[in-house]
Amino acid sequence: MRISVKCSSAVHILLMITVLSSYQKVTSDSLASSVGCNPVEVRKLFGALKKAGIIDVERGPGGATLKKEPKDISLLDIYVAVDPASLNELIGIHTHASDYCLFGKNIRNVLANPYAEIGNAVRDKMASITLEALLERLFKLEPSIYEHYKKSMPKWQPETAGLGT
Amino acid sequence: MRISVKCSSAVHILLMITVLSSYQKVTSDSLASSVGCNPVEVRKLFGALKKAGIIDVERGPGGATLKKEPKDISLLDIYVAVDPASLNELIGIHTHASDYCLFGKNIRNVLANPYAEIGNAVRDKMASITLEALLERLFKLEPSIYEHYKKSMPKWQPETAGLGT
DNA sequence: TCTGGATGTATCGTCAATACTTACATCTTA
DNA sequence: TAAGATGTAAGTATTGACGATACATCCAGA
Repeated sequence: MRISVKCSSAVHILLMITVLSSYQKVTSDSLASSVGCNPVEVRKLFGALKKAGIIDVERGPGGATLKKEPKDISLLDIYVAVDPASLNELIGIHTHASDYCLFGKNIRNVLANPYAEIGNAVRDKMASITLEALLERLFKLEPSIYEHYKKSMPKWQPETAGLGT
Repeated sequence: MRISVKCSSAVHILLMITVLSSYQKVTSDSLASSVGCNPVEVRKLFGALKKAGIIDVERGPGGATLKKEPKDISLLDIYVAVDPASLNELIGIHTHASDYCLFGKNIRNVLANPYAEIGNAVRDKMASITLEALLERLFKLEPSIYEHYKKSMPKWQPETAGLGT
């Protein structure tokens, strides 16, 4: 199973919340039109991210805000929040192996550890990528967003204020 | 997209070929009944593994044999052989992000490098796992297979002949 | 040379996962 | 109280992977 599209959508959403939430209301509708999905999907991601303590979502007037600093939010945090199950089954194992064959009976155990190691490699790498790093990449690609961000009393300035690094 | 079940099936097939092919014909039918899939699927895997130079498949009388030593076949080799595309798109990115939004326009580029790094982490880990290591795990779990293997003039003895390690 | 048994491959049907859509209850500010 | 937003539950549609069938192709052995 491919790692879900949810993760990318969640990053997209979090980037927008980080930059925009301090001076404009960020709602499921506005996010959905940028992400290109249904508002309901955004709301489901809201729920998952809120449960993980990554964002706050206002119920009545609407609008989401970041609850932690971008440097303290890793891609792993995001991924686990929106799709907790699938990292444990990153690589599929065929499910109908014969129990009457010595190979079929053991294949699952043979692969269990190696596959778990691969999963851990993904986890480690994801844990090393922070939302702040992604934000800086975005600023580099689109400096006007950084200007916007700078002018709008951002809660968290990225460390590399010059965009140079 | 999850990493395909094909990879696990291919490992299953290769283990059986490694142990059995020296003294009995290993056909798509016999493999399919152990793997629990359709013979056609096995033949497709045959084609992919053959193309990658990992096995030889006899056309007329049937039967597959290993073409390289188990220690020289990595999980990455197997994976790339049977599913070359999906490692490059391990993590899905939402495809309908708005081009009219500065965030939507750049999200794909923001994520490209980090995602590629994750893919490389998977590749590195897979490259470090050899068919020989998997074979030894199988022997440890099912010593009778090792006895079988030992008696049947195996082409390649695993280094840890005692199964102890 | 012919034939049995196996592979190579195209095509179609089925199934599960995923997302979209609609709908409505719930909540909070104005 | 009303407006606008979230929370959540169905039902529907779409996509991709796999299974099933069919048949052409190929090679050893009789």
